[in-house]
Amino acid sequence: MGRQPCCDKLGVKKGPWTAEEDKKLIKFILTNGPCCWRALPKLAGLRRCGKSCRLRWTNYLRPDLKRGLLTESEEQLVIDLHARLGNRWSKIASNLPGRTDNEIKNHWNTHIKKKLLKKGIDPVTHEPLPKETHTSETSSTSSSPNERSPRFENNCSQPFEGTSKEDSSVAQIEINLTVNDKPRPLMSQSLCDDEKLLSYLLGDNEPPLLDSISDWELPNNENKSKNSTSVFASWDDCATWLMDCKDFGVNDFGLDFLNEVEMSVMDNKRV
DNA sequence: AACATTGTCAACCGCTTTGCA
DNA sequence: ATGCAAAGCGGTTGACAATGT
Repeated sequence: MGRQPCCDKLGVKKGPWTAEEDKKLIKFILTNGPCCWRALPKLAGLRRCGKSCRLRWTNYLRPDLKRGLLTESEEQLVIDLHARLGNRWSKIASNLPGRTDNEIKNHWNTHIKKKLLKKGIDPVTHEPLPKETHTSETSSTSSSPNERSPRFENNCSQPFEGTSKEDSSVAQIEINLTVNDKPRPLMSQSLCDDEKLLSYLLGDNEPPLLDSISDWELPNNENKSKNSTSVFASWDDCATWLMDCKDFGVNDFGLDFLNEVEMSVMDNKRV
């Protein structure tokens, strides 16, 4: 028996997305919102698996995505969050607005891992590597999640969500941030100063940073009122614009501009 | 210039989690 | 409480680009 495949494999296209497919997906999601992934391909006229559509949207087409390499500060934040959360990329990504779990995972595997190894830090445990293993990646990078150090057994492999709130405290976090009884130098002090983030990590709150664009409710801004008429003549124009946008990165325009467009689009849709 | 090697990242696969009847 | 479907997640793969020889 086994579980049903997520989609009808017959006739389902795989591999890189074409511009035409992107356009269809963008158009559908702008009209209907990101929902019902399983039904979406049929409704949007795509010969793709719903999963594939969701991935394409969340990792590439979403208008709030930043493009390009992670900045120095983002990298530090990733390292710090990874030390606490382990390979929970989606959790890490939720604290970096405009970045996806896939992107962070890729960046970790291709850049950060190597940087840490160069510095003699085990990218899995975030502890100093034994001297003889500094030059060899195999000891640490090949380790599976099950081969984590005791530190991870105690901290990161036990999800924060599973920890009772009574047990969770800032003090506990601070203990976790020590190495060999010495406070580990915080890679991003600002992170620990951020009570909202700490609270979130402890499971008390919603993510403190940018809301998911899926809600399509970004903060108001002054510019928004400037132009309440539709920006695009048609959905095709809108989809084309979004596809152009992804090449630059929406942040090149500033999120304010995005809000204006999105609100206009949504307003237009309601009429 | 041609080939080999290495790096990057989009996309896929399969397992887990979540939500609902 | 249980079973199923859908969504989410993390590991892995493979195509392409960049770099080295």
